[in-house]
Amino acid sequence: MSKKFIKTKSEDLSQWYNDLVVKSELADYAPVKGCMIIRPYGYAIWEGIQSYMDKFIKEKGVQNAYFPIFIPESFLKKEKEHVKGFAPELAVVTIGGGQELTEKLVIRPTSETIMYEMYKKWTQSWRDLPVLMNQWCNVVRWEKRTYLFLRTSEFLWQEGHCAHIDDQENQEMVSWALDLYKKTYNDLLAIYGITGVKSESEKFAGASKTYTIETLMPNGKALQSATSHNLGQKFSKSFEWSVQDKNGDKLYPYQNSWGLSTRSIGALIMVHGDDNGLVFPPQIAPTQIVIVPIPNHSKAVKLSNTLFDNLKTNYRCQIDEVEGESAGFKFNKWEMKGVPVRIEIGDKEAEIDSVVIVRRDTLEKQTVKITDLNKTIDQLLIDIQSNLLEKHKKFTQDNTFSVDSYDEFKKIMSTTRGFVLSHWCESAECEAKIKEETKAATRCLPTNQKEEDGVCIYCGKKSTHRWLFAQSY
RNA sequence: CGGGGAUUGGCGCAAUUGGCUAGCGUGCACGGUUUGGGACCGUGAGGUUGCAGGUUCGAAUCCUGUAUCCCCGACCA
Repeated sequence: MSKKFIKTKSEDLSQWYNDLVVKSELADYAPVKGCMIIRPYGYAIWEGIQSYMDKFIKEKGVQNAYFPIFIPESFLKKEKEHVKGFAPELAVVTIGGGQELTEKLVIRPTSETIMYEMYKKWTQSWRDLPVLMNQWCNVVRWEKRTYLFLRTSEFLWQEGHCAHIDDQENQEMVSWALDLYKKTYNDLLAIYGITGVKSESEKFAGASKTYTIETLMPNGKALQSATSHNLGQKFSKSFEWSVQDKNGDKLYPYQNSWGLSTRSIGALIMVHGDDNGLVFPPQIAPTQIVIVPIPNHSKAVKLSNTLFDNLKTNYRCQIDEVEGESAGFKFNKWEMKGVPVRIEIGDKEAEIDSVVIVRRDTLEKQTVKITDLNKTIDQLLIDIQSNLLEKHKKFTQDNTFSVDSYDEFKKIMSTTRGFVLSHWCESAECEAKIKEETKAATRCLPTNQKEEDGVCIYCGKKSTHRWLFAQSY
């Protein structure tokens, strides 16, 4: 670990981010282009996200399963828009066991096609619906420009794939997944986001509707943070997948798919981190509390171990007894690692049955009696969690602008950036022109965005809603 | 994929016009003194200069190819 960072967060966000990810040991570059290694500290974050979400997924009756990483090329071609959307970023296996394959195998960029082929085999009757399945896996998308966590050639995610008897039930599932994502971002990661529906040109290849949660990064760019797709009957019809309904007629199942990836870890780092390093919300922090006994303070060491035994039963707690590091060095180390609460104990404190507690988000210190320790920590963890969410919510709101003039729109996108709410006539032409001229595109039509008469910011035609625009990652 | 920059002990960098045994900081190991916001002294280990060719008496330095990373675009979720 070298001293401080080369660049501060405000000076150069990209440099700061890359530096921090590597130095804090969350991840490292792999010897393969565009790929990364998620190191134990980073993987612990992913495991936290998994266990949080998996509980809700199972409660909903969705079961985990696993499908192959290889997809026969012909499967992908069955849904026209789907293959068109993914073709440019596929990795394809052409040789197996030294022999040219008769049919090329695509390394999954997403698993709709291979899963639905199997669903087709497993269902004959309306009684076999719904099919509720999810898988935690890796996918590969050959991105031209990659970025640690936020866009890598290979990434980890969960993909839920369900099929229903009618559109109402289907849409209910789509909304449920979007809610799950919102909850995960808000409650677990302390990140505020805007949910809504994607425009026609921005939706998932093969979906009839795509719902998204968009979060705002410190540089004013939006990050598409998770998506939930209503696939309608597009895939079931393309795959000729039907079951018999109650009347014995053909019923093409209504389908949905939804995913959240390791990209969320990138958002976590960017949103909360500061010039001293990572800042993790207590709910997701792999270590919530670190105890640092001041080296060579004998009473402090004893007390520290007593407290550690007590705290580790209720919290993810760690004690730092590494020899040869000064107290100051340890303080800086744990700040960089983003541990929410640090307990410093020297003989001075031990003598009066107290400890010093430092919260990572504000770096405030307080001296606390040991008898009040548990109570104080409970409250502190809650406070840090909500403070981080509030801070990001405020940042997002402070950088969301209602804009009615295209000049102002352009000005914002060329300076501070951020979220812009503007009227749009919903024509693909205007959307494309706006993107070309400002680099900003529609992110979504926010949920519950009120109907409001207005005119398209580009062409002046009638518009009924303000859409959310932003430049994106 | 287009434009620009980079690649030298683990990490960050230096090495004049092509010229001596490729240096420095940090980290690492060992010993000692330290330890309340990134301690200090001493000793030591660690390099076929990204890779493959070429030019030359001589290449980290010049040429060709190639790989990877970063930045800006196009693409994309």
